[in-house]
Amino acid sequence: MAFSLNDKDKEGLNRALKGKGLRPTKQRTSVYEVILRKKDHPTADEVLLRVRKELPTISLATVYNCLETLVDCGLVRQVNFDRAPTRFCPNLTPHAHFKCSRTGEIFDLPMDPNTLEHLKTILPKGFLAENFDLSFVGSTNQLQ
Amino acid sequence: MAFSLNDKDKEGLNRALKGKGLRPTKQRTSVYEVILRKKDHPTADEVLLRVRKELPTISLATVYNCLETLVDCGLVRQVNFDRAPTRFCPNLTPHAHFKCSRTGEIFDLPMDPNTLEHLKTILPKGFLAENFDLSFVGSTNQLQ
DNA sequence: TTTATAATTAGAATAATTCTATTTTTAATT
DNA sequence: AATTAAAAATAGAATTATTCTAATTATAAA
Repeated sequence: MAFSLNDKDKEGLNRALKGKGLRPTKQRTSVYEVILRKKDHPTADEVLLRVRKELPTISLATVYNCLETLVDCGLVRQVNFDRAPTRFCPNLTPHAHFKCSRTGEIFDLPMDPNTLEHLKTILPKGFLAENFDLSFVGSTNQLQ
Repeated sequence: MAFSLNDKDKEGLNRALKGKGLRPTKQRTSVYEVILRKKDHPTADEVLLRVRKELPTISLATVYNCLETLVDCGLVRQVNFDRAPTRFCPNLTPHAHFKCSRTGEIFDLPMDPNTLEHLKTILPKGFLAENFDLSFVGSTNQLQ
C-alpha cells in the first residue's frame, strides 16, 4: 500500500463518519489519506490523480462525493479564490490563506485565538457564524 | 433612460478607466450603474439580466469583460462562497460578507480600521496583501 | 475622414460541478 | 455463511460557470 492513515487519523475519520451514520469505505479513507499526507491545497482533480495511485478505478464523481462528506464531517475545509476551482484543506486549526499572485502558491497563515475572537466582533447581534474563509491575494517578496 | 450614474460616480469610472488606458463604453457604464444601483451581490448572470433592461443586446461575454475591467480598476470586488458562482460587490469600504445558510441572503459586515489592522498582523514578513476576501456562513436568528 | 486599435458580439469551447441510472459494496440479519 | 436492504461508487451525461475565438462595430487619435 502506497500510504495509509495513522491510527489516530483513521479513528478520527471512522468516528466522524459513524457520528453521521455514514460508512467508512476505502474511497473515503483514501481521499482522506491523500488530503492529510501532503498538506497543500489540491483541487478535486488533483485529489483524483493522487487517489488513483491507490485506487486506479475511482471516479471523479466519487472524489467529489468523498470530499463533500469529509467537509460535512468537519475533517476538511474548502478554500475559495476568485474564479478558481475549489481547493481542499486538511488544516483544521484556525487559519487564513494567502495566494501568491506570482507563483500561485497557497500558504496557510495561522490565526491566534486572540485574532479569531477579534474577527468575531464584526458579527452583528443575531448572526451566528458556522465557519469562515479568509483569503488574501498578494505577493511574497522572499522565498518562504 | 432607466437609470444613470450620478456625476461623482461617472467621473470616478471615467477616471479609473483612463488611468488604465481603457475606454468608457456604454456597456461598461451600464454594468457599473446596475452594480451601484442595487447594493446587493449579483452573479454575472444577474448583472446580465439587469443590464439588458438598458442595453437589450449586451452579451454575457461582455458582462464578464466589463466586470473584470471594473474589478481591475478597483471599483468592484469579487465575493466567493463555497462551490457557488462569483458574486460582485460595489462596496469598497473594508467589510466582510455573511451568507445566511437558511435564506441564502448575503450581508455586508463593516470592518472598522482597528479590526482591519489586526487582521493584517497575521501576514508574515515578506507577505504583501493586495486584497482579501472574508466570508462567513451561518444563520441569522432574527430579521435584519 | 481615415485609420489603428480597442471593445463588443455570438457562439463555440472549456472547465467545474452535479445529476442520473446502474452496479457494487456494506453491514445487519437470517 | 447466505440473504437482503440500504448506502455508496461508478460512468457518463447534463448542467453551470467561465473563457476563448473570430468577426463586427465603436472609439479616439491623426
